[in-house]
Amino acid sequence: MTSRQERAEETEQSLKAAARRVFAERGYLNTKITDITAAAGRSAGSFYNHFSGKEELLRALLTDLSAAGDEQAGREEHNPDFSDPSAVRFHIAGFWHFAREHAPVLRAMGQAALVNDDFAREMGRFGADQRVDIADHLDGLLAKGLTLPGTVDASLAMMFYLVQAIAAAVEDGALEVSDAEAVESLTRFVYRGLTGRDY
Amino acid sequence: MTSRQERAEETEQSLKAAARRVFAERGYLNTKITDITAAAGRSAGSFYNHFSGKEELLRALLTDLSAAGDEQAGREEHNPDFSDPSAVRFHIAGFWHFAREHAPVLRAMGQAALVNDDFAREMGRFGADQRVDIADHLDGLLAKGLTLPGTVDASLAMMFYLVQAIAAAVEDGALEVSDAEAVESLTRFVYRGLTGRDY
DNA sequence: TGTACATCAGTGAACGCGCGTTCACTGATGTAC
DNA sequence: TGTACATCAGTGAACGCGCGTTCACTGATGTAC
Repeated sequence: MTSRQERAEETEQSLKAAARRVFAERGYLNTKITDITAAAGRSAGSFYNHFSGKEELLRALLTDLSAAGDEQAGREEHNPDFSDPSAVRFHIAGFWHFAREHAPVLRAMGQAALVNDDFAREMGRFGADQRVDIADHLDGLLAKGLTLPGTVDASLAMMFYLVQAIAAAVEDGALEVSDAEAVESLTRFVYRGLTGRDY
Repeated sequence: MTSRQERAEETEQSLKAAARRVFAERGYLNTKITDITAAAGRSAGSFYNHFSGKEELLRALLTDLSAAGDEQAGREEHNPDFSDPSAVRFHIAGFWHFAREHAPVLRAMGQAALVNDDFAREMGRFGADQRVDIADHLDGLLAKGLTLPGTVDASLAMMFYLVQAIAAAVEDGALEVSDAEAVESLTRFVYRGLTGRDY
């Protein structure tokens, strides 16, 4: 004997989980509402008891994602001194595993952004937010007299877009490397690139 | 008095030019056949005298692109010694200007790849082809006793995906840098990243 | 505790919108004689 | 060179498919008394 509320909640979670699976398989844009409801074992009509459409469902997934991201970011004290390679590695590993773990939703957001300006803006903000948190780490390098490869903005962008692009390439099979190898290679590349030093 | 052939050819070129413009404005996926025909000043039906659909039109644009790419690649002898920063700069600048110049078609291909496996494969091959041409330049660094940040494959991938991602970011306004500044920053970052040296 | 009614989550067939695609038609170019 | 017919590029209204969305219905949970 389940209450109505429980039943509804269960269906909503089923739909979200099914959406993540189906988005991962065939991509957000190729997914029909009925693909999601079928994967969740519900009827087409039921969907609209929970979401006004595919976009609102994606927004719900993004809210979950932000929560996970905030949790990860505030998890522990980390070393902000990028002249130490292990500090660079720590940040890259964190970002890497986040990207890999949440690849389906991140990919879906990217696809939605192509078709919908709101999502494009939201994605832009998402990336910018991540970068501001790290900007002071690069200021620290300047303070130590090291020369960045470009402005702080450009250097940050290179670091983030690089990791993101490699994660995406691995995710869709265009590049074959283990997670550990990817983190090591990226760390060395980025550390050298940002500092001009080697280790 | 224009011949039929001339008339048809002119219409076909108009459609392709219009497609490039409209793809750049609102993206491949958001573009309707009638958007293209309207921009070209032709009727909807006329489109099908020339292309079986939007995908075939894109294929035609890609053929033009490949021609341009081959032309650029074989244009002149270049310095393959990546221990020389100017050789790295030369390659990055070439790739950068190609990406910027053909951004509409490249972006369209990327969008089509999300929705169509054939395009995804074609894009994968396109990237792989570009990379093999440079692979021996990295072998050259190894031969000089320098250590790459990862395997040749991974190092190549980092270099290419980085430039591509930054070009895309600049293209859609997420990052503001001049072309010259972008090439300089990328060159320094990549040179350092690949060689472990600075200049 | 029992009965009668209200409410709600879920169902799935049907509806209708948007857009790709077709097709009968037009007017101009090409061909045959 | 002229005439009659054939062919073709282009037109745009109409058609129809695919899919999102609705809605009358069902059966189960909640509420009132």
